[in-house]
This record gives sequence, C-alpha cells and structure tokens, in this order.
Amino acid sequence: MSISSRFSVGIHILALLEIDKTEVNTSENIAMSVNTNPAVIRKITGMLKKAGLVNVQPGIAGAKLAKDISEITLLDVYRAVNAVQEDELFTVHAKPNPDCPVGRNIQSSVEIQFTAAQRALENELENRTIRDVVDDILNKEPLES
Amino acid sequence: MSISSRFSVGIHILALLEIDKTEVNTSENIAMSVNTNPAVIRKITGMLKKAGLVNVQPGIAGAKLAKDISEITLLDVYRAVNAVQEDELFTVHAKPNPDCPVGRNIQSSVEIQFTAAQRALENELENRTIRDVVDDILNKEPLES
DNA sequence: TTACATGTAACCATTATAGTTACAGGTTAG
DNA sequence: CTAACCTGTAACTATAATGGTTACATGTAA
Repeated sequence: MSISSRFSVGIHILALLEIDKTEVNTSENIAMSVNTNPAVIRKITGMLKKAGLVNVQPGIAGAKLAKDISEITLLDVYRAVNAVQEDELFTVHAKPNPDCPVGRNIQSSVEIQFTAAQRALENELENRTIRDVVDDILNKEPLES
Repeated sequence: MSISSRFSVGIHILALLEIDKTEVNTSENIAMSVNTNPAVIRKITGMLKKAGLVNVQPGIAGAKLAKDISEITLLDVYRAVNAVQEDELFTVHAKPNPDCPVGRNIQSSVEIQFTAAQRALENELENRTIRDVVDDILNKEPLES
C-alpha cells in the first residue's frame, strides 16, 4: 500500500501556518483549506505538537509554528505523523522455513537491502524542508500584501 | 502502511530458484520454504513471469529463472509484484480547497518533493540485484556439494 | 456563565493484505 | 486414453489501516 496522506496533510498544515501566520488558524480554518474534517486536523496537529513542530493548547484557538520552517525537514514531519508505522517501510514475510538454507537466511539478507533503500528515502526527506515547499508555493503565486 | 511482503517473498522465490537450480521448484516446494500457501506462490510467480523474470508453464512442474540473477534488480522485482500500486509510493490528499492559495498549490508542490524521495528509493533498489542477496546467503552458509 | 476551542474516544465504510479452498485446464507417464 | 500432477485463477475470508464522522469532556477568556 502507499504512505498515509497524513504526511501530505501535515506538510499542508505547516505550510499554511507559515503563509497565514498573521491569522488565527483554528482546526476549522485549516480543515477548510485541506478540505476535511476539523477532528482529522486536530489529530494530526496533535502529532505535530508531540514532535515539537507546532504549539497548540486546549481552549486556545489556533496552532502556531514552534520552529522556523527552514528547520523543519520533511523527515521530521514524516516521523511526526507516523507516515510509516514503526519506521518499517518494508514488510518482510514473517516465518520462512528454518529447515531450508534459503528460508533461514532470507530475512537478514533482505533486511540489509531494505534498510539501505529506506535510508536512501529518508536521507532525501531529511534534505528537504517546509521552507522548500513554501517557497515553491509562493513562487507560483506571490502573496498580495 | 508498509510495502507488501510480496516484495520480500518475490526476492525469496528468485533466490531459491538460483540456489536450488538443479531441483524442480514447484509452487508447493517454494511454499514450504516461504512457509505459506502454494496458491500464494503461484500468484506471485505469475507476476514475476509477466515481468519476464521467470519461466513457468501451466501443467509443467517447476519455475525457472528467465535471466541471470545479476541482471535482476530489486527494482525489477518491486515493480513486478506491485509492491506499491501504480508506482505511487506517497499519497497526496485529494481535494484541497481551490479557494485557498495554499490549497490550490499544495499538491504540485508536495509532489515535487515526493517524486524526488521516491526516485531516491528506486535508484537504490535499481543498484541492487538478486545476486547481492544470494551472495549474502551463501556467504553466511556455503552450500555443501 | 456563556461561547468557543482543543483533545479524544467511539464508531463506520472502504480498501489492501495474506491466506484458503476449489476447480478448470495443460502436460506427461504409463 | 486416462490417471496423476501441475499451474492459473476465481471466490471467499479474517485482519488491519485509513480517513472520516459524531459526540463530548476539558480548557480558556470575554
């Protein structure tokens, strides 16, 4: 299957908080932009908060960035929203036959390859920040002000 | 979610076909090594066949490698078994609000980043072959012969 | 105290996975 | 030719994650 859209929604939220930083971004406002339910936004915002990427407080309207967006990598968001659970991007079949030379060795041999591939993905995500996304958006459509 | 174990099973099958190349590998034999149902093996073997990685024929017992294993990349297997459907590793939320500057631009901006990350993963998989896996297995446990 | 926001729990429909059974159809040995 | 055996595939199941929805407890401040 593919990686949860929580990831892209998380990026959306952070980009929105930057671009609309002068406004009060309630879960309802954000939900309008993302086009989903406010509760979904609160769930994801909660995860971003746990990761120290945003500040939100019960009873107080609006989420705010906790860091400069150039210091929030896509990997931070990826991990924050559990885009992939347990950081296990690949699944290895669980119980190959230990009585077979291939069966009893395949898991660790495959794991080596999977780990390398996963690391390649994560390195790429680590080299990119919310700033890159925001710049791209503003480049397409400069804000009037 | 994570990537289907069809991928690791596909690798398992190909490695097994190499290491047991003198034997007749029926779906039942392979299923013993993988520890699953023969029908599952036949399904995956069918996908590998479609991709030109193995030869199998109805009524004839045994699957055989269609290529040298040094010419089968992990990316070939990944694609063959539809480890990720439609080659869309990441999901982008579908209908952001077009009436919002962020909403109407987020998809393409995020897509740029996701494409780069996906490509990094695929490049890594392309640089690794079934040979690497087989060598690793034989390295751990040399075959008696 | 009233109005409104966040945090969460409970629940649902949808979808992919992995496994299972069953059987149609191809192949070969006797 | 038929019996035995194999592959290909359809149909069905249980399990699990996703994304959405409603409802409500809790916190804040005018």
